[in-house]
Amino acid sequence: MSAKSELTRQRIVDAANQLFYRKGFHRTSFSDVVAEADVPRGNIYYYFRSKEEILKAVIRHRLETIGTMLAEWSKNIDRPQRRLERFVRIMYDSTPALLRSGCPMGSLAMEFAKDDAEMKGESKKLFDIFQQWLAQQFAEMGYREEAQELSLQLLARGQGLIVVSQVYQDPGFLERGTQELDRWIDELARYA
Amino acid sequence: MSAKSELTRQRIVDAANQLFYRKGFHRTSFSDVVAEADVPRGNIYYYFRSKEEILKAVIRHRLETIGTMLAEWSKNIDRPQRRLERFVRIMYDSTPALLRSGCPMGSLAMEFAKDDAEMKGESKKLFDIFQQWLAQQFAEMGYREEAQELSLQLLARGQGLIVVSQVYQDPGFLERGTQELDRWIDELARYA
DNA sequence: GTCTATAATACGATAGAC
DNA sequence: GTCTATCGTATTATAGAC
Repeated sequence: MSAKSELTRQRIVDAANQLFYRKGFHRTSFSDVVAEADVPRGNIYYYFRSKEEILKAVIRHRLETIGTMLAEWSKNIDRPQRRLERFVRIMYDSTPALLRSGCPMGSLAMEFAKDDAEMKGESKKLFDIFQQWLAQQFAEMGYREEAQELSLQLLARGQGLIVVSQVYQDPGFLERGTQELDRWIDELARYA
Repeated sequence: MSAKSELTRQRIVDAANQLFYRKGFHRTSFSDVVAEADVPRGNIYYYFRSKEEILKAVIRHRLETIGTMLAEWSKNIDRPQRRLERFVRIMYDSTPALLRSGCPMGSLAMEFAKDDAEMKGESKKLFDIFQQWLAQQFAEMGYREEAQELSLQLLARGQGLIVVSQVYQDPGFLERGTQELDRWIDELARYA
């Protein structure tokens, strides 16, 4: 595989990544992807065998990005409470994108949750990587047995905030919700 | 419009209602609908001008059903706290459907939230009817100014529970989540 | 009014020239 | 390896027979 080849492949993945988020997987056509990536029409099949293969590459790409981000947080933020608050803050910081296109992993999961078994498993990986990292933080905080449950609760609260904020196009609700999550984390840290 | 005509129309709406929930709007084709409703192929266009018109009819139908249900709850359940708990219980009672196909209004809203402005407004109506009814209960409980916010919070918590329960196919998480919501409502009732 | 046959289009995917 | 031309299919939608 040549260097140019690798670059083109990356351009396709980047374009698909954006489009799948903004428009959803099913509403994004090959024409959309090749136009955005500036790649000739049928050329995509040299790099990917099918649309689903592109999605798998997009998910791998997102997992790498998220993994790097979480590792960086683990390394540079010393207390688990602050790490959890960092997670909450990324929701607040992403307000415009969340109001426009929803949660990148939540909306993808919803799109495949209905019936597609294989892709349901793929999109679940995005939840898993956050779930495990969050559980790790709660465990370090002292909640050894409850860590998994608390992690799922935090994810659920975040998902709910994003959905309602998006439906009502209300950035204030998202802001107040994340503040409430910080208070919840603070209480958990206090009584650990 | 004849009586038979009206019946056929209703069969189409019922079939589409189920399919849009189970498979999603975009993944449901006319072929699916006419097969389920047992109506001849192109005949649908006598009743509806487009697929979107069918969706609007489906939403109207759901709004009527929900409206009737909420009115019944308002009439037969005397305390606002019990009414809110009734709302929470319908989530728990719907566990199998929610794990399979997600929230009927949440998943529909997500499907259109990405770009379709008109349909986004339509699906928002499903949130509105619950939101207003829930706010009414919180207001009767004594939370006059906070009623709207509490109503949105309850909706958000419910949406989050459903998304995470579905992704992890975990009925236990949904059950514990609804129990926690009951406790939350109970506290609010106590300190009202 | 009811239904069949079919148009028109957009899509994912392929074949084969260079 | 890269790209163009095109296929087959599924979809929404219509035209027109009865």
